Amino acid sequence: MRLDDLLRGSLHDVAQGLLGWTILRDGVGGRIVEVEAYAPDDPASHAFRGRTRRNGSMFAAPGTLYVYRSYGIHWCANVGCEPEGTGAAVLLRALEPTAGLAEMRARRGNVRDRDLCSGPGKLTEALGITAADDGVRLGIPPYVLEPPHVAPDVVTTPRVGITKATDLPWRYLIRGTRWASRGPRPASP
DNA sequence: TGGGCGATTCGCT
DNA sequence: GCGAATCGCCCAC
Repeated sequence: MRLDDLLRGSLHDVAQGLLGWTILRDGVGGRIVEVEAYAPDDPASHAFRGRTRRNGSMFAAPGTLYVYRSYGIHWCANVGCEPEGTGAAVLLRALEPTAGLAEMRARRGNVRDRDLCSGPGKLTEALGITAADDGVRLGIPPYVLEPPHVAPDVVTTPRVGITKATDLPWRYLIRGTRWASRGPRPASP
């Protein structure tokens, strides 16, 4: 599967389809194990109230990175999806670190390896993603995405940390992963 | 034009 | 388990 083909799919297909892919920024990164989908008509989405200065890159071409400041402290990274111009996006929530571990440890400070990328704010810090990456296109340097050899089993749960549309089961994880963020864990196999 | 709040994380209890 | 840190957006005044 090529990245462009994956990104051509609908929001939830892209969200689930991103699981197992390896995302690298300047060679540092890992396997995507947890994501959440945010739809255009979704009250929990930043795109719900239309385009603003902050969320402009949500409305760009599929595969565009939308990076925003969370709680004034952390950066969170989303992948823009089809249909282009609607604000549909997938939030990257956790990675299994596979490349550039030393770099990630240096950026993340004194944390256990399983906490290097186990959260949306953690993985951006580990990969060095900041506002400067907002609007950047995935799949071209410094961002490389590698597909999984085998599509992973997917577990679905409600999304984490939001106050609106909390019932929608739009969080997707690789079944059995130990690299997910806090919050509801996937059911045991 | 300003107060409240959020797709979070970490340290201390 | 709870609360602080901290900034831009949103909506009400």
